Amino acid sequence: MEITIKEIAKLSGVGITTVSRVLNNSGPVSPKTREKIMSVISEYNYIPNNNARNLKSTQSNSVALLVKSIANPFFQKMINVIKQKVALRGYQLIIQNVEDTENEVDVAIQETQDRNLQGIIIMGGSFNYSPEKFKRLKVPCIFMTVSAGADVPLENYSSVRIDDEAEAFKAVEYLISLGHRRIGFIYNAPINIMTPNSLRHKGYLRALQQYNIPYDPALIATDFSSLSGFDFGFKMMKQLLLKNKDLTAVFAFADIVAIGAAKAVLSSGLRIPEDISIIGFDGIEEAEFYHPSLDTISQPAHQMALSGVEVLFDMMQGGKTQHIIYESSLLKRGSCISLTK
Amino acid sequence: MEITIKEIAKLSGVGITTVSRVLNNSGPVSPKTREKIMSVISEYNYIPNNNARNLKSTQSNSVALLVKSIANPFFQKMINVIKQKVALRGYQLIIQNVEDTENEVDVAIQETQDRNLQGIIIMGGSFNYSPEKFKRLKVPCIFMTVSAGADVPLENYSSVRIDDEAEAFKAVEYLISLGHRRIGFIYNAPINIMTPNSLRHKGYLRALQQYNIPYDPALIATDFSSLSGFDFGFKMMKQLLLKNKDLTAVFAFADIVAIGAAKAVLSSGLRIPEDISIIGFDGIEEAEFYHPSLDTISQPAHQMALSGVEVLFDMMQGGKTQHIIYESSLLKRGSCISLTK
DNA sequence: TTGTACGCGTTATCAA
DNA sequence: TTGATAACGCGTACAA
Repeated sequence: MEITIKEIAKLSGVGITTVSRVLNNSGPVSPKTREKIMSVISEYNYIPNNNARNLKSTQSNSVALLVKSIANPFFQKMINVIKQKVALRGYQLIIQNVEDTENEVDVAIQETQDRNLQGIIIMGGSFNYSPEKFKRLKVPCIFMTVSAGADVPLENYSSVRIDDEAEAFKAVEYLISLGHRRIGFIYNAPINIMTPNSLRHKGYLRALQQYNIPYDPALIATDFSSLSGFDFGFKMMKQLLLKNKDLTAVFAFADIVAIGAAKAVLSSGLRIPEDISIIGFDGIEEAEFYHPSLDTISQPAHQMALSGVEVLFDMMQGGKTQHIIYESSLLKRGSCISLTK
Repeated sequence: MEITIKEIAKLSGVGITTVSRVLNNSGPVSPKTREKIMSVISEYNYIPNNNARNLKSTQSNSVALLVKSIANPFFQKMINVIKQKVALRGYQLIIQNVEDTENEVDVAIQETQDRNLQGIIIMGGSFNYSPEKFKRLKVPCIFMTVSAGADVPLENYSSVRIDDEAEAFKAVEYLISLGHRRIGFIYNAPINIMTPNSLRHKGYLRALQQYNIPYDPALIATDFSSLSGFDFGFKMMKQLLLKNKDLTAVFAFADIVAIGAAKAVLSSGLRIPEDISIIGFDGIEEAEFYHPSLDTISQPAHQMALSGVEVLFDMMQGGKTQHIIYESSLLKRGSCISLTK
């Protein structure tokens, strides 16, 4: 067992309270005693026990960021900004990955209790959460990239995201405007759960419909797993190329996947964009530094992160919940070509 | 304040002890009482308070993985394996990012106290830790990708890594064997601290020396920040190209950086490998899916992760510390060309 | 300016 | 099979 505050007190020849005051800068302590105590603390390498601290439920200045799949490069962009901004406000940010099998809100509730959190940011996930659970979450909570779904009242949380359906529509519309008609779509989404990815699927379908392009299942590549890496994009693209000799363009639901797809195209000896046009989604660096740089629907990650922090702290000071939807920008970098000129 | 075990006990008409037994499956409880208690627990959404639990320092089956820069794709490869293997052994894995400004061992000590950890894996960082701190770390600890440095006795910790110096040597030797003489090197490392990156630098220098190639500072691109992204590789490569008209090959200290460098080459209208050969380090997917796929020194991430977990659990069962150094493999994917044929 | 004593929610010991 | 009760380490009224 480690050394405790009690022993530090004894060794310093003072009471527990005084040591506690020194540790927390609460209450007055004479410079001499403070110095004495500090020296004993560092001599014995005393470290306060956080469990005992939290048990007394003193308000700790911490905010948690719960991320579903923290490895996602797009999330990383936002995380970096959030980190800075939260620190600037004098709060500690606890970043924690949430496993696929875990429920974000459950984790939030547990962590709130354990660490006396003042606020929670949830990044990623799907659009369906149970309203009952929200009732048990006693601190302000903001969702990034998704909403909590139709069942949860908007007054119970905030959200910052984009309109995935509309943005996907925009991507496909762009390809159509370039004269493409045989447009492949690579995506992946769990069945029956609304996620950003399933919305992007809808956007693809609506664009086809609106421009009277017949829907062809052979143009859709998916496998109902939850893969979304380079590998996945590569395999799906190989499939599409095999099945559709007349394919001229592909929309991938994420940049990572678009890169895998691009590799499949290039390694087949085809060219981008001369033979196949490719557009991705998210706006991560990987796509920019690919060669050729890939067109994409770029989410305003920086702006979204800023707003997220702002709204959360506003809520923490008693402000109302907000639901912000940003617009993405279509970045044309040359991986899509016009068929009509 | 949330509902407590005391209230659950009262509501169930039993004592606290009995509730505790149900929660932890410790000690005997009649099926009827158990059922009753369970129903009360779920009705009131009772969640045990971890702080109070840990305060009693019951052995919790958890192991922590502390990562310096968790976004690193190479680390992600290992993390995924570690996650699985630790779970397989019935332990909970707590993954936590360590900020640049934090000391891994400090975090380890604090977390051990807070969460009753049984073991610690530290990933990334540098080669210099203070021996005194290790004395205060009371649980088995293993370093991955680095050692704790010369000052810490080998009996105090384990490590799994590669010989960065020798592997970097191998990369440069390969380029030399292909006939290259004007070989650029892109890297970044804090001054005066031994890190895997600074060792790679040494490997580069030794290879030149051994093959009697004059050292030319103009061939080194670095900026003494701690950048290591696409951007960094891009900028450094631009510099190299500008300063060295006769450059034929480049060794980048990380694949990410190699990709940035590749982009600089390709976007300058030069070809890989015809005009410039490029080789990276790490063996991440990003380099494989780049076009052209980039040659690299590939670390056996999977194997390293497996060994890491194995050694840690061995230590936890009283086994001795181990220091394993793996060999990397040189992956030739076509981004380096021979000048001699 | 300093110290004493209580309680936070839980587990472990021991007696019933 | 159960239940009191003493810790665990700390913060904080309250008293000095």
